[in-house]
This record gives sequence, structure tokens and C-alpha cells, in this order.
Amino acid sequence: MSDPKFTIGEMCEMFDVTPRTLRFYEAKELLAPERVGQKRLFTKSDRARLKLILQGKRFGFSLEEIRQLLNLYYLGDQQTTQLTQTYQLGRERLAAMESQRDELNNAIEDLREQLLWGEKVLADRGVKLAAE
Amino acid sequence: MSDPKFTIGEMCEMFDVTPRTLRFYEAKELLAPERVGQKRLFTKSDRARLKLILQGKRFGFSLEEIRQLLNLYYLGDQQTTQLTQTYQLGRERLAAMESQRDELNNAIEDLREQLLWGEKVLADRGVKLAAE
DNA sequence: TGATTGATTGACGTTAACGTAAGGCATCCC
DNA sequence: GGGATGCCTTACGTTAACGTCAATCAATCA
Repeated sequence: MSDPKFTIGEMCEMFDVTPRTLRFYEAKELLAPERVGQKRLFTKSDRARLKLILQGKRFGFSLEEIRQLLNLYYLGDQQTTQLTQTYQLGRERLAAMESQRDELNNAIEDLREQLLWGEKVLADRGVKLAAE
Repeated sequence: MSDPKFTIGEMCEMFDVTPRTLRFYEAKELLAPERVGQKRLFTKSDRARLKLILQGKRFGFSLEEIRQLLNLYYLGDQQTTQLTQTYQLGRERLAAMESQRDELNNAIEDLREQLLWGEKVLADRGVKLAAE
């Protein structure tokens, strides 16, 4: 049993996106589904890429940034020069993501403190919050 | 020495943004600089808010989402009902940020592995990378 | 005092990331 | 065989987040 392939509708349901979105990503060369006649068939590779795309979006990356990073996950038959660039780009993005995580942790800490303040203020006003 | 206040130009240099951006944020009610005649003067509060705004943007939040969260950091004289809503919103955002951080950590791990793969492939091709 | 510098308010332009509507194949079901 | 369904392409519309003029005003500097 080779890996199953999915229609655009099935993909949309799986990942909670619209057909327009998938076609748009294909136009932007983030996806490259197979074709049977006119119809698209999304392979395992497409699913993996889409997952990475949606993940990247949640981190605030643009589609163009994501597109470049995606090559890193398919290092197959790139030329050495290009591969080296892809690798370097990956290192930069890794650094960016790590610093973003650190910044995020700080922001989380700050927000926690603010929430404690909020709880205090509300308690003083006699408001009872749902127990956590 | 009360807290210093800055012109729009000074703010732009400090935070590496354009005047248009600051005026835009004011129009969207994310900032509320004082006025001396026509000119804006950005206070300590504005600087703190701007910092939060830029941070939020890096996390992928929209300006509207950020605007709502900002109220949490200025809990002063809100009505109790509204304060409670602000607080609840803060809790939701906290949860979102925490899960984003977790997701980010996973993505970082994956990316690290891919980079190791890349190093291996490049090494096999005889490419020497700059020592880290 | 006249020119430069830095600020202001419109108002229209731009880019990213899709949404939405129109019109047209192909297949399946009764 | 004629809807219904699901897909396709083409193309214009939309929203967020600013960019980019243009015209104006106020202070400052030579």
C-alpha cells in the first residue's frame, strides 16, 4: 500500500483551509501537488509541507520566508552551492526562532504577572473568578 | 526629573520605525501621545506600549489583537465588567502564547535535526562549514 | 529674512494573503 | 439524460499595515 493521495476537498477538511488557499500556495510554489488530468492530488510530501506552512504562519513568518525554508526539508538533488545557502538560511531561521522563543517566554512571564495583578484588583472589588 | 518625553523623530530612531507607523498606531488607538500644539510628545507609557506592540507583532498577533491586550497593562479605571473581560482575554492570550511556545520548541527541534542532516550531506560532498 | 529642518494632516498607492463570483468540464446517481 | 456534486481556471474584490506624495506650518540658523 503506497501512500494515499488526497483531493483538494479532503485536504481542506484535514487542515481546515479553503481550496483557494491550497491553490494559492501552489501558485506561490509552496506546494506542488500531482495532477490527474486537471485535478490535483496531494501526496504525503504535500501534507508534510502544508503542515510546516501552517506552523510557520503561526510563528509570524511570511509565505515567502516559509517557501525558502521549505527547501531545507527536501535537500534531495540541490546543487552544492544552493544547498549551502539553504543550510545557512536554516541556521539563521533557527537563531531567529530561538530568540523568538526566549522573547516569548519573557512576554509570558510579564503577562502572568499582569494577570496576577488583575486577579488582585478584581478580588478587591469582590469579583469571584472561576477556579482554574 | 520627571520622565522625559520624546518627539516622533526620536521615537522612530529609538524603535526603528517610521513616523507613518507611529501615527498609524495612534489612529488605531494603540498609542495616545500627548500634544503640545500640533506636535506629539511620547511619554514613558507610550514607549512601554510601543515595545509591547512590536513584540506582539513578532509573535504574529494582529494590531487589533494587540490593542485589546494592551488594556491589560493599564488596568486603572476600567469598569468592573470590562475589567473582567480584559482579564479573561488575557488568560486566553496567555494560553495561546504558551502553546505557541511549545509548538515553537518542537519546530526548533525539527529544524535542528534537519540542519544536522544538511551538515552531513554537505560533509559528504566535501564542503567545509565555518566552525560554530 | 530667507532657507533649511522637522513636524503636521489629508489622501491616494501598495503588498500580502487570501475571498468571492463567473463560467466551464467531468462524473455519478436515479 | 439531466441534475447534483466536485473540481477547474480566470479575474476582480478585500483587508491589514503601512508607504508615499503634497501642501502647510513653526522653529531655528546663517
